[in-house]
Amino acid sequence: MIDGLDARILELFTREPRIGVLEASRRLQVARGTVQARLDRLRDTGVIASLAPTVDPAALGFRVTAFASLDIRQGARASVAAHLSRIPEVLEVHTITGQGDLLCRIVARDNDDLQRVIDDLVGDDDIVRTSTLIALSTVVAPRILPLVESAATPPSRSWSTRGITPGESDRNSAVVP
Amino acid sequence: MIDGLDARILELFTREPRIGVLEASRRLQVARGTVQARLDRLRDTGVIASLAPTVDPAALGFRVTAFASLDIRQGARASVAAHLSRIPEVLEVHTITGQGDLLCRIVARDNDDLQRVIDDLVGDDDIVRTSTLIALSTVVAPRILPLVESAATPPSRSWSTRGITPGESDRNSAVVP
DNA sequence: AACTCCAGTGGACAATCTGCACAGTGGTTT
DNA sequence: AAACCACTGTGCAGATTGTCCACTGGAGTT
Repeated sequence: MIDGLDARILELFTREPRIGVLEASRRLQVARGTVQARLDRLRDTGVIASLAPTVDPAALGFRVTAFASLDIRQGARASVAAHLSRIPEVLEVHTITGQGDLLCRIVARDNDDLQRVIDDLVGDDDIVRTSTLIALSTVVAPRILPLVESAATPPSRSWSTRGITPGESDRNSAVVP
Repeated sequence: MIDGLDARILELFTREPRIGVLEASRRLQVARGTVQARLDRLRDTGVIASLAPTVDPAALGFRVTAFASLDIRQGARASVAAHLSRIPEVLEVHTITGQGDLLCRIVARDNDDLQRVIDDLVGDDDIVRTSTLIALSTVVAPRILPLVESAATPPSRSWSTRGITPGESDRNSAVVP
C-alpha cells in the first residue's frame, strides 16, 4: 500500500505536524509536487484518515480511562449502541468475540465520577452484565509509526519506483526555460 | 478548563482541519488573534495533544483489530513493556485492574496474521497467560467531540468571559489609526 | 471609586506557503 | 516502439501566517 517515501512523509508530519509541504520536501530531498501528490494520495486512500487535532481527555479533566465489557440482550445491539453514543464519556465501542459482547473505552474525571459514568452506562435494560477494567497507567502510548514503517517494507512499489533513496534528487537535468 | 469558544474552535478544526485560523475566525465571528491565542493555549495546556495526521491501520492493510489481556509475572512489567513496544502491531498498552495485568490494542492483516502477532506477543516468558478479544465491528468510532462539549463548562470562565456569544463581535469601536 | 489585569478587537506588515500549471526525464508496461 | 506514469524543477497569483500595535471593556482588587 505504501512505500518508503510515504512512510517518511508520514513520520515527518507525525513528528512535526506544522512543518508544511515545502519544508517537508526540502527535508526529504524530493520535489515539492511529489510530497503534495503523496499527501493527496494518502488522504484519498484513507491512510491519512484525518488531519484533525488530537484532543487529550486528561487535559480536559477526564483523568481516568477505563474499559467496560458489556453483555447485552440478544438483538439489542442497535438500541444499546444508540444508548452508548449518547454518553459523551464513551469514546469508542467495539463488538467483540469472547465472553462480553461489547467493549467500550470510557473516561471519567476521577474514580467517583467513573461510578457515575458506569451508572449511566448500565442505565439501559438491554445491558445484562458489565465488567470494568480501570487503566492504571499507560505502558505504551498510542502510536502508529512503527506500524507505518513495517507496512512500508518493500522498498519499491509499482506506482513509486523512484524517489525512495535520498540523494538522487538532482539527477535529472533542470528544465531550462 | 475550556469554555464554549474553545469547544467551538476544537469542533471546527476537528470537522474541517484544513480550515485555517483566518477562516475559522470568520466562521466563529471572533478576531483572528483570538482564535490564534486560543489555539496556542489549547496546545500549551495539552488539550490539543497533537496536530499529527491520524493514520488508519486498516488502510495500511491491517484490517483486524484485537484486544489482548496479558497476565504477566510479578515484577516483570518493565521488561514486558519493552518487549511489547518492539512489536509494531502493538498500538497501545495499559496497565489495568482486574483479572489481567495488561491490556493491549493490537492490529493484524487478517485472522491468520493475528495468530502470528499473538505468537510474537507471547514470545516473552514473563507473559503467563493471554486472552484475546477480536473486534468484529466498530459500534462507536473513536470520537472526542461529545466529551469536548460536555467539558466546556458554563459559558464563562475566569480567563474567558467574552467572545462566547456570536454577534457581539463588532461592539467595540474600531481603532482609528 | 479608582485602578490594575486580562482577553478580545481591528488593523497592518513582511515573509511564507499553497494550489496549480507546465515541460522534460526516465523507468515500466503494453 | 509507444504509451503511461511518477518525479523534477520552475513560475506565479492569491491567501495565510506570525507578529506587532493601541485601545476597549469586564472583573476583581485595593
